[in-house]
Amino acid sequence: MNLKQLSQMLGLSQTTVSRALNGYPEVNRETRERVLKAVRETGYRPNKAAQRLATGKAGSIGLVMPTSPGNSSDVHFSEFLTGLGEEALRHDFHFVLTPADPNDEVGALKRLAASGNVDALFVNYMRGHDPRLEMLKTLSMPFLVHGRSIGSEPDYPFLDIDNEAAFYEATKLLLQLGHKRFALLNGPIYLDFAIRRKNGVEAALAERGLALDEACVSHTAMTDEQGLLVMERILQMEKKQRPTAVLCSSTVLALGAVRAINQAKLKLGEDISMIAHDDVLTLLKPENFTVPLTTTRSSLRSAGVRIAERLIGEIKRTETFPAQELWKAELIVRASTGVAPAD
Amino acid sequence: MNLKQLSQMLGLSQTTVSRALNGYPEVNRETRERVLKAVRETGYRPNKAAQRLATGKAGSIGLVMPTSPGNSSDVHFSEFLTGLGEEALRHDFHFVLTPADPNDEVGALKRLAASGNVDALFVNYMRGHDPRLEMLKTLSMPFLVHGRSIGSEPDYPFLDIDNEAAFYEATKLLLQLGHKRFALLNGPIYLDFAIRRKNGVEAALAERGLALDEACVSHTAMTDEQGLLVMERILQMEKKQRPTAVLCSSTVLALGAVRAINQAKLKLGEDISMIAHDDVLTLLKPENFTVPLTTTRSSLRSAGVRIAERLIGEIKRTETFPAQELWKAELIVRASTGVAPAD
DNA sequence: TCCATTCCTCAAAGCGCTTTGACTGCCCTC
DNA sequence: GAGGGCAGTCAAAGCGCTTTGAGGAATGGA
Repeated sequence: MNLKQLSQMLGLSQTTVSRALNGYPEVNRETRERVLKAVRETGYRPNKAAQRLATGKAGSIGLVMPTSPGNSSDVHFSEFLTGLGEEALRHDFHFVLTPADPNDEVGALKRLAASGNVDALFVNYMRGHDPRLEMLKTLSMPFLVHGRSIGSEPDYPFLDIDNEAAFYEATKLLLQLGHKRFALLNGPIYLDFAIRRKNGVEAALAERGLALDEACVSHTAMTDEQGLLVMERILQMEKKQRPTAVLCSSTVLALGAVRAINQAKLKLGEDISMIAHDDVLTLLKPENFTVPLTTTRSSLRSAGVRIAERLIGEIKRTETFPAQELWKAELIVRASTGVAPAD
Repeated sequence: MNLKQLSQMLGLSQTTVSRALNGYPEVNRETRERVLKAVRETGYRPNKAAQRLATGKAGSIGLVMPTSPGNSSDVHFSEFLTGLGEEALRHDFHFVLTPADPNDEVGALKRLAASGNVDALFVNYMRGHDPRLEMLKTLSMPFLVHGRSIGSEPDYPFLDIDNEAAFYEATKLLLQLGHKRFALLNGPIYLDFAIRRKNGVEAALAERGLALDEACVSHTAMTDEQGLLVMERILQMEKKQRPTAVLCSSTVLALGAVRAINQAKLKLGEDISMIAHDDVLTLLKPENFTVPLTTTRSSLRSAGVRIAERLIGEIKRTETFPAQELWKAELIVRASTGVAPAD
């Protein structure tokens, strides 16, 4: 069933039917109702490809889906996607997901934009001086960045959390509790958030004249497996030098790290304190850990909702948003942080 | 840059350029190379919407993305999506994701099909007597089901794992180890796989004249939280009646259940044995549990790859596949299963 | 020399929609 | 009764591509 058939059925022109459907004012109320009724009865749906061709708008947002084999950011990605989806549903938008070779994300993005399949682009997992930014700026298509790219001129629209402040505050709390030796289980060093979180930790330490021991810093994929391995390695250090405070970039890393701590028969919150960043994953709640985890919290899902909201608003040109948003993470104290043990 | 401009630039007709691009034989080799070179230089990409309109093919697969608030199947969903993406990438396909109100999945599917945005549909999280099946059959569009729908005529193309056999085998192993009282931490009862798994357990028990105590069966969302809660409840039973063997429908449930067991100071593999179904989630490996978990294993990601392969093959009409595939899960024995404790 | 054949190229139609600009009644005003 | 304004409708063009059916040039055989 297409417009032509529908309009013939109704004895109207395609123009009138189209206008009736799209809410133009110059259509008689009676006529409009007649059209709407017919649509309901026939189940007619406008062909999106044709609509897209005619209007240049497709009602869709383009995502490049990271697909490195073994890429395990997927819990975080999917949590975020859920948020995006929630909002998109309200506006009858959908997503076009292009899986991309991780070495060719710029290319994938370009192809997606040129395909005419999407109205706006979205990127995340930002790196330092991310090459995608330059490319996005040359495109005349709305885009939004989740995160930021350190080393690039901050002249692009983004939504990010204040990673530096979050880890600064977390470190400061641990310092106040008397901790002097710190470990940081971080995400891959090329990722912007990892760089900023490390900066935050170092800034807080520097205020006390302390420095982060590089031997106690890891940059790995954010899996529980890596968390376990790294923590095991760190726990093998001599007790006098071993960190008493651990910062984790994700509750997933923390999951593994806690297991290592348990296996070493150490007590979380007594022998070792831990603060993890909590993306509010449905799967993994810090309050459900055997020893509930102190966290810096910021919901990835809410970020998804907000990003969809902004992107869709921009496509519809209904609203103007502040181009750049920086969310504060909350520091939530639970049992995994305690006074530093006496040496 | 569009076809018209490109062909003018080259002094050729649109037809010739289009043919050169799409590999038609009647184009002079020289001409074709000239065209290809120009494409490379200008970065020309055919407009997908136009292509779609002209050919009726879009190079995309439609997914309905489950988005119930608090839906926590997302780890599993995302693992699967990764597999789909991996294969789609090889064929330059993409996905159109429509977020759907969980009460209107049929509607969302219908809209997606009618939108002309997709060449094939895919559905999962099948329920008993799933209403989506009837709808899909009326559509003249290839589709593939992940899972099956008990209670519906099995005359549709699907890929499923043999859930019943997997849980039958797992139960049998536990029976051989002397266990007599079983618990089952299952997914939502309306889901097909949950029904079949329960059937599998009951079939094995029935062979020994045993029955599953309904008080020891749970049907919950597959989160670690639920796993914890249910297991805590079960462990409060009087010791004489308390199950010594636990089957979990997911390693995620097992994660919570194990925590409950630890908190109760019970030893996994000694006081209580456990077998979980392992979807091979990147996040959660059963071998990394403090006591490595015995599992029935079947990779969700591989299923994704295979499904994309079949769907794309069908769209391109290059290959015909067996319409229905049933994969066997492997039973992998680790330390979480041991001889039943003496009463 | 002419025609048949092969190889390459082209103009034009069509996919299903939106949108422009024109048209038809009709009512109102002067 | 002529002219203007308005509400409602329409035919046709255009979005960027593929594909059909036809045409032109070169080659070879009769």
